[in-house]
Amino acid sequence: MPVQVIDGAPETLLPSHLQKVDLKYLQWGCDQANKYFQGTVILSYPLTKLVNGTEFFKIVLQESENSCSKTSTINVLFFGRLADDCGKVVHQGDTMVVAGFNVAKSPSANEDDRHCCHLEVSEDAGSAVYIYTKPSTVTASETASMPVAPKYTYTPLNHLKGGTIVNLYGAVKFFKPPYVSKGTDYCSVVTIVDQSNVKLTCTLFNGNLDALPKIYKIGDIVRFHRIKIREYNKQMQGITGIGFASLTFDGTVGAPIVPRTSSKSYSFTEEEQKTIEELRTWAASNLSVCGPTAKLSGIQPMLFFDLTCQLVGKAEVDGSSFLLKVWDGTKCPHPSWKVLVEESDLEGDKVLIHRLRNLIVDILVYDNHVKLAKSLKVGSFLRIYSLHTKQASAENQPDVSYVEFHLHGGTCYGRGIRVLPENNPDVKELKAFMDSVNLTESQNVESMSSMELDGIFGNLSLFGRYKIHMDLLDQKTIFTYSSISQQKFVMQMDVCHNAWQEVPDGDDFDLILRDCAASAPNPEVHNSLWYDCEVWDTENQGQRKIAVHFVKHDELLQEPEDTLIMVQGGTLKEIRKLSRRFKCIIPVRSTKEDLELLDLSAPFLLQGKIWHYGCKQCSNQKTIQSLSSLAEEEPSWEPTEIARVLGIEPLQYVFVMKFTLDDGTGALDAYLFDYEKFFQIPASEVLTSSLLQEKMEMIMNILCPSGTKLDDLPWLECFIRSYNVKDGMEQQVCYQIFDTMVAEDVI
DNA sequence: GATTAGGCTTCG
Repeated sequence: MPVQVIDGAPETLLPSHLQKVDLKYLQWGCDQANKYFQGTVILSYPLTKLVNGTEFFKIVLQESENSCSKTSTINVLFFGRLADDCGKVVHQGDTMVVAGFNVAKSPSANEDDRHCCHLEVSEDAGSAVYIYTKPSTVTASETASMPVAPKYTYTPLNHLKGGTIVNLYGAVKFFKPPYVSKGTDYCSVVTIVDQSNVKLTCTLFNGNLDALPKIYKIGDIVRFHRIKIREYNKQMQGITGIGFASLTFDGTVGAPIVPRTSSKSYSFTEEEQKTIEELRTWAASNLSVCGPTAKLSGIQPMLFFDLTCQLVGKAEVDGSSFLLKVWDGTKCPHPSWKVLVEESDLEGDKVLIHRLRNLIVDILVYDNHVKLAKSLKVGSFLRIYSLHTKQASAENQPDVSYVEFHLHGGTCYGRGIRVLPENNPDVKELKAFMDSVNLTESQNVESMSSMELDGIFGNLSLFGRYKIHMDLLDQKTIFTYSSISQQKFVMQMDVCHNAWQEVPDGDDFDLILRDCAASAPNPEVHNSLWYDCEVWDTENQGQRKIAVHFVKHDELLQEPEDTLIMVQGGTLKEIRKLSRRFKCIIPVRSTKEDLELLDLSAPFLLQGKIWHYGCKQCSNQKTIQSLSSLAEEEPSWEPTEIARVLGIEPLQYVFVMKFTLDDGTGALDAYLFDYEKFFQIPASEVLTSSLLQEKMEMIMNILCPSGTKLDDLPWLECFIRSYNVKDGMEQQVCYQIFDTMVAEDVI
């Protein structure tokens, strides 16, 4: 029989005249009549027929481990009946001896990295084939008639030799989840270790993500078939080659042994189950498997950690960064940043994102991770490896800190993202937990702290920081400085209603004053215990009289610069003149019994150039007599104190500016509200000071020079936060510039 | 059809 299947050790039953040949001595043209070659079947191709009808079968044999030759694999071609016979009984892992072969140049040596010659085996050449199978429960007849899982030999990691193709088992000590390489494939780097305590780092490539091992955590067990071993930096390295295949198993001791693989057919024997169990047990005590995983609720002390979460939204930020909105059912104990994106750029269920807003964290992923992040499906479960949490605080509020989440570029420490399947035990646990989360509870907590943070911006729901370079784009959309004199961009804020009111025009005040002057002052109220009155007549102005009431302290008049006067019948011009001399002026009119304040459309108090207004809705005005209580004390005539005793809710001057910002990817309107800090220009004084108006004009010209193209505009670095505005039933997101310090770049 | 990466944290 030219083909013998032997159930025993190699080399038994071999004719004694045969001599073993090493691949390194194998040459084309030498006489091989009394030589035999022995190797392990590492690959076999389907039995086929040549064009002339001859049966053809090809296998790859690998020389024994003791071989020192660099190339240790050789193609063996079977022709005719031998091809048929061998093709039916040979399987991977078998040891094969071939004798009486022809040696020919291998046409594929350059491509397959194998020996430069191949062996041709046929009856015509007088060849004999001995196949040594390992002891098996499968009988010989079954072997011949039905497909049987091939036998594989697995090389312990301390027995690896360069230039070989081997099958391996190992526990995962380190891994990089598949990432997009700079070439055409996905790449995954996996370091495994076995009971020999020898490590092997494998670099695995494949154009198909699924073909790479599905490793989810350190400690997982892998089985690699047909991995190439070679030397790199004086160390053994594993690399994918033709026919590479892998299985991955959960490394938890006692967990079900279910292989993760993309292969439709793979061998798996009871013996291999045992191998996995042994490796699991070994790894449990010899491998540090507790990775730095965390829940969002416990992130504080960790700088880098692995997060298992669900993706609820995603958005492109710019070319090198991408936003992932995720949650894991727990609440991050610190305020976390919210990354600013256009709502139209955000992919995901908006209603869900809103509902989960207090549990969602924003993660920015950078560079090489962007491509993969883009491909993620909203709703999928992810494990994000080596996520970086960074504590940050606003420049002007060091006590208000928040957390930023970054997945930096590169793959150091296995940094990356992996989609977990729905049946993954960690995902199942996460889902169950998410289902049990009481959203109402977390929302209440948030709304309380949010109110505190919001202060006067009561509707602010998103708090965070985003640093962005933008151009001031369209001068027209900025409330131009020329409009300062038109009082358009300085508003008054009604604190009790959170509403804006336009500052009344000076002419309105003049009209009110003229109206009051039409009725003569009542002499009955000219003097009282706490003020003295002087009345002046006017020239050529009919009956108009001006009454000035000087408020006394301790029954004495004070210096004019410390004095509060109440004026009746004066014109705007006269009041302005008086306000230069006296500390405070309260415009009044007289009734039959007393003096009283004017309508709140007019300022209730003038202090130098600042006119103080009160809110018509919130104020609960008291009599002018209430002022006497202030006059009794050492009066400093603070506007807030005056407003308080008169029952007036004061309005506050605020700059409201709309900036159109552009960062090259798009434009955004952001508002700036400011009281005093806008380049040290007080909102309350700018209306009445031409000096401050000039200063404002200059600043605006620097920020946004007129007639300049977008490219030439200066960059502005600023913090922006979003807040919700409710207009009836409609919710709108607006953006606000805050905590921003503008400095000129020195290049 | 070769190349990719070849472990060892942070620009944002």
